[in-house]
Amino acid sequence: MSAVPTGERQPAVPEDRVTINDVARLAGVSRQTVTRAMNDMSGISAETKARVLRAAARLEYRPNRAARAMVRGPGTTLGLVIRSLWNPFFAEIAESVIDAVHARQWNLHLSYVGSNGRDALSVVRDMAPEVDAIVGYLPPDISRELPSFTGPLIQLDISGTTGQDAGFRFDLTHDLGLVVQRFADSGRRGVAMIDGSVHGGPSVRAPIFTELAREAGVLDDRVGVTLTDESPEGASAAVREMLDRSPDVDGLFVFNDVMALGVMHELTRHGLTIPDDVAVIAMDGIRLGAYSSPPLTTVDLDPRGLGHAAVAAVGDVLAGDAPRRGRGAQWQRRHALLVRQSG
Amino acid sequence: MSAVPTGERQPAVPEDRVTINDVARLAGVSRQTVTRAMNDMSGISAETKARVLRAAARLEYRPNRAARAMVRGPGTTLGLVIRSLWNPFFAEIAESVIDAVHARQWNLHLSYVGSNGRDALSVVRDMAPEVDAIVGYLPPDISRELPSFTGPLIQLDISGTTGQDAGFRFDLTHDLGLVVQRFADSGRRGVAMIDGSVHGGPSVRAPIFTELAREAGVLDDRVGVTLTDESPEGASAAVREMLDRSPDVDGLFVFNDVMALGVMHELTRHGLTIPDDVAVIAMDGIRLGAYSSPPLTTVDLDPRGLGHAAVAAVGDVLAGDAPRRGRGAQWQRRHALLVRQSG
DNA sequence: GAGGCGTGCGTGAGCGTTCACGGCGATCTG
DNA sequence: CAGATCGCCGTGAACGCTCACGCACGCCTC
Repeated sequence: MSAVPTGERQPAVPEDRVTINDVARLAGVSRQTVTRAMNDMSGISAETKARVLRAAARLEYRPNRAARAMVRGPGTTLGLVIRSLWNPFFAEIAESVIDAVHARQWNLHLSYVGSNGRDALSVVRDMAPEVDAIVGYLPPDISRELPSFTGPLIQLDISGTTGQDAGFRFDLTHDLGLVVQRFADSGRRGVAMIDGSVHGGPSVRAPIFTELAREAGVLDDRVGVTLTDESPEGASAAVREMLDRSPDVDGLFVFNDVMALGVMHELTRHGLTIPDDVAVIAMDGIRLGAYSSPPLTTVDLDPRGLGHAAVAAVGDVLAGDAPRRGRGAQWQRRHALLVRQSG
Repeated sequence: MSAVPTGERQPAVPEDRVTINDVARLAGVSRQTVTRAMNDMSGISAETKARVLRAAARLEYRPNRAARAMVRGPGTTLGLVIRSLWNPFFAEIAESVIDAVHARQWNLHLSYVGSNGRDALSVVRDMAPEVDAIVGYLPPDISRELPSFTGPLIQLDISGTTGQDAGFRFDLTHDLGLVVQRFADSGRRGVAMIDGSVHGGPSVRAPIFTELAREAGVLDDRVGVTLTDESPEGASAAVREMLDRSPDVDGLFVFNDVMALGVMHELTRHGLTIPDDVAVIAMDGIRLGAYSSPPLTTVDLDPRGLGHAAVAAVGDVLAGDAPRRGRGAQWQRRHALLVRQSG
């Protein structure tokens, strides 16, 4: 018995694929001449080139990318894994990663973990054999689940974990300090938080925020943190539930911008005005936040900068200029508060 | 002199790449045994497998994707070109395309045309040699500029063009009829349009809308159509300009949802209430439209359905079940009005 | 008119991997 | 105990393309 793969395999190789030899034969030239014609190389006459291109078109010839990549060198492919694309925060990160990757002549594989019911591990497992490096929002220490993947793996947010993952660590004490300060400055005394569930559990932002808010004397201790889905729908529901429990909340810190949209929607529906009755501050800095009503006050996480930085980090690791794991591969970022009208 | 390429080339092939033979030598086995270990195949003992995997890890061996693809068959790669990702409409399309492509075990190349200053033609030119099919928002008859690309090319919106491009044609007379009807039913008499500039010029939606609106007697002829950037910023500016010219507009049809966000922002800033003073209706059906204030009335273009349909169409063409160009490769779509509070 | 040069084209080799097949001991079977 | 079977492993070939050469021919130069 011959060795067989355990899992099923690709649809096998098609019979009818047309190769460079077919084109050469039809055009009455050699392989090399076809190559010259297809790749705009010198050393070929105009007539011959035209004849070859005509033959190629007639056969619907498409050069085999794998064969070409093999001899030319494989290039670099980056894998990006984010949570949903419909959330503009991740979409903006994706945009900047696309830009940065294109500038380096790399390829990109994009996937997302979200409403499609796929979990991060299975997405990354599928992606790993196809890419040279991975960037994304992934569970801590995921590289332990991927022993066969030896390329660089960079987390877009490792705040809160103490592991050895490479990635970006947000200075939450600084960032959330700004938020708390803002609530205090505008005289709020009953601030609560709507948290978004990340890998099934609460976020790291919640305990840090509540501690800072309590210290500053602005926290509504009766309400505290409400945990819900990372979506406007979830946020709306959380607000309804919260308003039932405690009608006198006067400030809300929301996990992210799209959730804040759901929050403001729900507050308005209940006849509350923002920010007079309830101030709303969120985190992300999406472009559309400037056009909500009222415009959203938020921590500007600078998604475009984050994407660029991540690609640059991958480049450094690949070039051997940065360590692959551990403290030396963790970069801290601190952000500014984008003050608009909502809080 | 030997033939040389005209343009510059990839960074050439690196010297230090580690191949399957290096692993085999270190583990003291043959190529084939390394293959068996790496691909979880049968016909290998547990000890040997472990030894091989250890050797592979030590050398940081990564199988060459090109070589593998060459013998296994190349698979299918789809290219998707959209205008911006930060606009949730396109992002939602991208999500559904990712899902559909993943379900078929295809690969995806995603690129966008937008604020990065790249035009559609150059993006597609870069992409064409790397993919087997292209889906996107592209200028009419773009395939004429790509003689070397012989794969299927499917436009996500060919409304208005009369060419031979394959793609989806929106039944704008139907869809915009719904919008006009809605304005008429709510007693509007001074409706104008904020149009988004697509490939440098006005959209196809503008003339059809104005004609229908005029016929229904709801059009504000003094204002008509204001053309601007496809962005909330552009839309805000357009509203300012329009309000100067004619203060008694009572209904606004906006090119798309994100522009409508800018429009509503600006109207609110001018002290106008929506929909009492001005009704706003847009087109797209993004998820976040339900959470603006007021929630947005819009034509539901069903971005997820569109993405799935496009991938299915590519599959049909590739399988030979659908024509590649011409009338038979054009599919019509008509949509429903999603009535919320803004109009 | 012998040598040099440039243009246009073809031939062998090799990229790294997997597939088909074959070999060789050890175990099982009648 | 001869023959069949099974587990484990290795060897040639091939995938389609590009690169480095080399060859033939026409033209120019001295």
